[in-house]
Amino acid sequence: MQRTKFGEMACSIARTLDVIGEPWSPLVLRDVYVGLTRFEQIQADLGISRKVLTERLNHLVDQGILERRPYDRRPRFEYVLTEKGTELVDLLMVMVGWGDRWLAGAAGPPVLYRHHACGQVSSVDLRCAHCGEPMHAGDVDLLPGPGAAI
Amino acid sequence: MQRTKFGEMACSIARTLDVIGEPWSPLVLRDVYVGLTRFEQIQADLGISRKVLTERLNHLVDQGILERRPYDRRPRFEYVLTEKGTELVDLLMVMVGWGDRWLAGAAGPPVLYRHHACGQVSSVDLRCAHCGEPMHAGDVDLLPGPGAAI
DNA sequence: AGCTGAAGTTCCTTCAGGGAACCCTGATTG
DNA sequence: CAATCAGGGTTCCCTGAAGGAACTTCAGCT
Repeated sequence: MQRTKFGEMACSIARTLDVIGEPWSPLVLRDVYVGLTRFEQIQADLGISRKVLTERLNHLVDQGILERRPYDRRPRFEYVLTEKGTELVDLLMVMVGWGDRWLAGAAGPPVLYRHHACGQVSSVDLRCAHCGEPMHAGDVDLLPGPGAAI
Repeated sequence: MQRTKFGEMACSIARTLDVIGEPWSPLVLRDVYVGLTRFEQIQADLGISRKVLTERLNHLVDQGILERRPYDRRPRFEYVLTEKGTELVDLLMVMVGWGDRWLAGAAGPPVLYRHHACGQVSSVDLRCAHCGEPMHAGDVDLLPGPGAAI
């Protein structure tokens, strides 16, 4: 956990970082998304310290990103994405898109995404929710919103 | 910097985290994006330790996200986004979208985005780069890519 | 009764973040 | 021309988080 708490800033980036900004959290989320839903699976896959994994899972559950549910009569639990958490996976898809483009190098991307709707291997593109045209960093003006700091 | 180096994993999420996963880095990027391009401006805006800000700026420059350029005959520098860095701002826009939806609360979003193309206050939506239909976490299958680990 | 495996918990060490003070360089001012 | 100023760091110490290994707990199995 970062020392400075980002969650209190009037900034949706800072608030989002308060939820998944800690080291390992996005990778834990990815593991759950791809079907590694149990403590031992995630720990083995990532090589993360068990102590830190416990902290991250608890935090993600507290934030409503994951749900901890028993899967056995023994005390065994799996973690599943909530709706809030599933929507956060969008963020991972954009990270993948950028990483594939700028960091994958000659070997190419490690994972491909096949889109159900068209059946093609593709990647995400950012579009305006209103008009459907591309919407990137240079395509917008910033305005103060209702929740802006005074 | 996290102890475990993510950059060597065969995962674009981990590699991207190696670039902007450290505490404060996304907020530094946001500041540069909104026009706070100088050391003192960023430090005052975020309240970040000067030591850590120095480390983050150097790292972002090393990674090709920011360019450090003099703006005076005195030793004064400003940081500007490279193309690589500008595309990373897409990630911030998606973070804002999620944070606005799930964390803004009754006060509403602190910042609004007006899209140049349509003039409307809007938000980003993830679409398939191939067919243009919505593309979210549940809309894709994952396949091993050429750069997959063996 | 003893063993096993999942899911943590505890403990110790090391290193990164916070914060304040200090330094360096080239203007600008008296 | 010396003193001051401001931006952009650097240095120092302290605290607290990450790594890692060992230990614990609980239910089922043999």
